[in-house]
Amino acid sequence: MKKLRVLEQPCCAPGAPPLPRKSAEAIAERFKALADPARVSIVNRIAGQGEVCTCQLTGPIGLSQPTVSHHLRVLKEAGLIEVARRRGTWTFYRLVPSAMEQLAFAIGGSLEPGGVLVTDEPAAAV
Amino acid sequence: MKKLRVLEQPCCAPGAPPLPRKSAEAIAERFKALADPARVSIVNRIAGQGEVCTCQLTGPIGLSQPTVSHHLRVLKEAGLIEVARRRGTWTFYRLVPSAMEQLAFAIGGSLEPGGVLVTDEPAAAV
DNA sequence: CTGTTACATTGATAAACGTCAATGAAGAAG
DNA sequence: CTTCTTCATTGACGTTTATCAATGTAACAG
Repeated sequence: MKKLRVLEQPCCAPGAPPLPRKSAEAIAERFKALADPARVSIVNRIAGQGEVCTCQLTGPIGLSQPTVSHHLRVLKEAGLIEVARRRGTWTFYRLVPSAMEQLAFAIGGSLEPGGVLVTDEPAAAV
Repeated sequence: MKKLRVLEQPCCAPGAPPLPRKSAEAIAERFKALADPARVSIVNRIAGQGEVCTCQLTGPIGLSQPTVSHHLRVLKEAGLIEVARRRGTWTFYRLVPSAMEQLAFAIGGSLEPGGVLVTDEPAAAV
């Protein structure tokens, strides 16, 4: 069982205790990885297909190969994605689920596979 | 049950359908608002206290008043916070819960007030 | 070996961002 | 009125970021 390194509690939930500077920086670092449309798209494609190689991304996203490679690097260094496997010259990436959970957790949410829809209705009903 | 304007489904959950460019930009815009340690801290303080005025932030966060004001503006324009009330020269801000929910939802999480803690450790007291 | 494919890295350039000093705007108190 | 307080805005500065062309690396195929 791996421990969450960064967050012991949600940063942005009601009643949240003051956040140490270090934690704030760590959280911001993660969010920064998702603060670009290209990277959101990349993560989305990977999420939809499970494993994706670089050449499957340049076309749909409409960016050059070096640029895509750069974004993959950023995402990888943020711990959001990782290399799933290499076959020949292909490099396949996949998501790191626990990293996504950390992000959702940081905002005060949780990963709920059952899929509760988020609405503007009072959440208490859920 | 009102539907989310920006996100009809999580962008980063397994099996997610391809994300339109517009949606990717909208999501990235939201994440960008949290992609700075100062703003993470600000949101955290607001979350912990419910309503906070600008002068309560400059000290703990250690930034000048104009800088804090700038970050508050960014957060406000991203729809993450809003002006709760003005009393005299004070301006009190509060979170916009639905915006937080959207963010958590985008990553594939959901806001669960009951609090299923996402951690591999035995959940510490919230 | 030669050539091709997939990906990573480097270098350069333009845009965006964070920060603060200075200034402006609006209310409260005297 | 004047003065003080709180907050927002402007302007300037240095840093970071996104992007691509060019180049490098590695694994195949022949």
